[in-house]
Amino acid sequence: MSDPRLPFDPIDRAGDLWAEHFGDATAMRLATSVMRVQQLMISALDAALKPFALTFSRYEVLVLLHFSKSGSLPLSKIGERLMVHPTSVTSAIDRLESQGFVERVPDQDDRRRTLARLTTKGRSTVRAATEAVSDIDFAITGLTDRQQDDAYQLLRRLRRAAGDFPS
Amino acid sequence: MSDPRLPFDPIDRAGDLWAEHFGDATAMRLATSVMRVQQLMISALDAALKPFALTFSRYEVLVLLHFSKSGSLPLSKIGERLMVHPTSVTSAIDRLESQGFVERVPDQDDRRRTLARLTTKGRSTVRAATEAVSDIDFAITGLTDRQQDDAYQLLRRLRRAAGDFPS
DNA sequence: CGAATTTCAGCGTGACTGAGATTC
DNA sequence: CGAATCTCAGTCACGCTGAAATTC
Repeated sequence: MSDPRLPFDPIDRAGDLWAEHFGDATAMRLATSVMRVQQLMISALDAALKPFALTFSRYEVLVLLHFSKSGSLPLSKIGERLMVHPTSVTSAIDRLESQGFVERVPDQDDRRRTLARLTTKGRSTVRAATEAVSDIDFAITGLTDRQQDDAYQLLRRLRRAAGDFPS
Repeated sequence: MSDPRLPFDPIDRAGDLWAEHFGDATAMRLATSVMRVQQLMISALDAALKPFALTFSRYEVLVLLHFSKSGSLPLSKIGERLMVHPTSVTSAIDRLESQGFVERVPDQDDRRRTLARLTTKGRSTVRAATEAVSDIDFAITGLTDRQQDDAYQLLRRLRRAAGDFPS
């Protein structure tokens, strides 16, 4: 692959073909764009986080812990907030623990629970990683603040209609 | 998990916490939303395609072939258009071939190439699958056509700035 | 010769199912 | 008791790297 880029926008092109063969392409164009933008973002974010040996999903866990007063949360709460599967939380914490960024602590109040707690190393790493992520503006380019907020509001409307959160 | 949904929007909440701890959350809110919407879409689309034993990415391959005059394309062209890695195309075609939706045909004009050609079964399947996908409006809900197009244009601006296609 | 095309082996990540142990 | 929480084993999909074979 010397340069895989095409001389045209493949999504525009796909939309035209869709309209020609199947009819209205409005939803198809938006759906395809969301997929593609997500891909671009993840790859930019993962690249920015590579020096810290973090993926974006593990970085999200560290940020969530950093936000909590005590720097610790039950694994179940992490899964809820990040909307990921319980077993995925276990494996993310496994990894972060082996990297020395978090440690597992038994929960005194409810002994079914395990808390993940940010270590000192974890806390300084999440700060440095956040700088790296902020430096690339969260992989968002080409949009004014106003346009970013417009896009956010539109996607939020979509999420609400999809039942992502209560109205 | 009886009902994993929270009584608030986790992205709004994360944005507020981000603003409080790290500063401006505009880009962070948009980036997180894109990730989440992509998740919601993929899971709705995969569910709609399950009766046809297709994932969304394999469905995209069939659609692309359906759009071509001869119903066949070199694997490299498929990778270009769908913006996926060559080895991913190979494995997608492997799978589609074992399902009887496409077959591999040597390219006469350039014998380095292999063509993936839609079978009769593949062609009728892509038509039926497209109906299913259209029935759920490509997993897009809650937005007017105008809003869908607005969102598309905003994301397109972002893609252009990211170098996704030439200006 | 270098470049393009496809395939294969292997690795890392992540999402899931199903089961079990513990505790509320 | 049922329900919640966490863990483990195993499966599957997908994206990538690196290397090989073939052909242009």
